[in-house]
Amino acid sequence: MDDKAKFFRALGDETRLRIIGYLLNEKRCACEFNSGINKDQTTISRHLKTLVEAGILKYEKEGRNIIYSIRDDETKHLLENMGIESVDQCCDRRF
Amino acid sequence: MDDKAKFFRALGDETRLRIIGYLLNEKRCACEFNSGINKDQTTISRHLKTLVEAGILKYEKEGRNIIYSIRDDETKHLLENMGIESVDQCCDRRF
DNA sequence: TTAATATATGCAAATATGTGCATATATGCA
DNA sequence: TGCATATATGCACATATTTGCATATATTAA
Repeated sequence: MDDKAKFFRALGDETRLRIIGYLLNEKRCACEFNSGINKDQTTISRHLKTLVEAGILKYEKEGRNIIYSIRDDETKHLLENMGIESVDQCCDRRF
Repeated sequence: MDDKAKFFRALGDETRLRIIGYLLNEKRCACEFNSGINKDQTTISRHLKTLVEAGILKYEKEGRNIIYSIRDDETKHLLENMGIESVDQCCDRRF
């Protein structure tokens, strides 16, 4: 699919918008979303994958955790310009 | 559905992005897209409807034509900031 | 090594989306 | 009025998406 369409399509889901909101101001371990989002862990895992494949998120491994964050500053600013709001009180803080 | 998700979802289709590109710099009659987009007239009609319902386009009737355009300047600038490019040579010019 | 925690993948089911054909409606023109 | 043009809707079908359960993999801790 066209990259731009793929990018926007990834944004076209409430759960993924919420994940992005949680990540706009800080990186987070995937496990943190389990308490903040009322969806199965496997579903959240797949949404995170979708966002990475769309070029919106990146991740780094840290032990057995995987830390997700907005891909880069340009993307972050773009998301903010598009009216996606950060949600700073997420879920568990585990670390 | 959440309005923002709906907005982005509407952008998540190549054909709709193309329609938006055609409309970024000028309003156009729906009939103009028939030659520029290799899809059935009814399919294009439905894409236009989707874009209106997502708050991206508006339309005005003019005789038996329906003229579509970007909803407002704010939306236009937003779309441009998001990297959607105008395609100025579209299809037929009928009027 | 074994157990626990974190994350991802295979599969199946439900729902949504994109598409075109046939057709309906609306408007303008002869 | 009758015909052509412009647009939209009903329907059916193919494909895509979202979801959770069961399970697999990876890593850390005991």
